[in-house]
Amino acid sequence: MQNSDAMALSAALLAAAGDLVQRIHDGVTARGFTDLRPAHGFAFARLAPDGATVTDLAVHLGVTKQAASQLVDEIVRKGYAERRPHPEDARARLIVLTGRGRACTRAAEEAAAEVVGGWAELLGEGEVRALRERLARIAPYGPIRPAW
Amino acid sequence: MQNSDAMALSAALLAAAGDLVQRIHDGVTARGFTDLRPAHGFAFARLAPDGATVTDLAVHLGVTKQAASQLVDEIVRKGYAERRPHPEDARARLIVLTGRGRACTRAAEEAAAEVVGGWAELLGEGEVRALRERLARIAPYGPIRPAW
DNA sequence: GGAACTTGGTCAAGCTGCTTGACCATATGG
DNA sequence: CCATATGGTCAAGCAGCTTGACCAAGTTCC
Repeated sequence: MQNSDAMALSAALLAAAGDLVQRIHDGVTARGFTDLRPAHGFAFARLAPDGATVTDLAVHLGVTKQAASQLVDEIVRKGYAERRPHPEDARARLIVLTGRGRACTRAAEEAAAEVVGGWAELLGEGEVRALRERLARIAPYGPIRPAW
Repeated sequence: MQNSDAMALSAALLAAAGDLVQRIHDGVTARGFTDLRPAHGFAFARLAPDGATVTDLAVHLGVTKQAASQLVDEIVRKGYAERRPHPEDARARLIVLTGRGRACTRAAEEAAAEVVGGWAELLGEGEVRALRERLARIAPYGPIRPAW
């Protein structure tokens, strides 16, 4: 394995990831959610199942809780989420998606499915499935939000 | 192809990319280049072959030329590159890596080779090669610098 | 040749998303 | 219950980027 091969693979991986994020973001925008940035999508992914606290979100995103709190301010102000009292801890607040937030999450899933569907046409479904398995084995605990 | 499958593949791809960047950066730091961030690596990749102008670099990184110029200021100040008069255009300056800059580039290549070598142990060399080919087909013109 | 326009680069000012630091309210454990 | 830990916010500052203005050198066209 030459160093140049490693660099070629690295470049291909980063190009694919960058392209994916860009296309999903474009798809979300095209579906009418024009006031969001890709970073919000990473937050929605954590909030979607059952909501989360600001601190949970901060850990998930790899930022301080102050930064996470600001991001929550923004998506609350834009109507994608709301702060509720936490059912088990009076200090905490549970951040949950609104209907609009869930609709946006579905839009992101549709956009992702479109992109991946395009890959399936290029490579075939089996190859795409194999790609997913191999990537999952490479970085099972990789950061959700990239570090650069 | 379910939407959830597309999301799983997307998450795996982003996790792998984030993990890769983090590990390369750690490897570069461990080799003694402690005053750089991952973004600098993307610039070095463009400068390494024959140098580049500030405008070239800006296009490559997807930022304004003012931002690229600031980044060049920084790597020049830290001794990784220097500005030379452009041999064919008196308006332009050719930014070229210094010896230290080339040494850092080699360190990044070594670090990348280490990470990819780890993948080869997990998946086998053939699988890694297949991964590279498929990723290259997915996003042959993907952005060098991701958009989020 | 020279006027009009384009292109490479920098200077300056401003914004945004993040950080650190301080602080309050509630939980938790001796 | 008192001491400490934890969830959250407010405030100030910083780093990296943007827009806008400008100059020097190249290019086009008469």
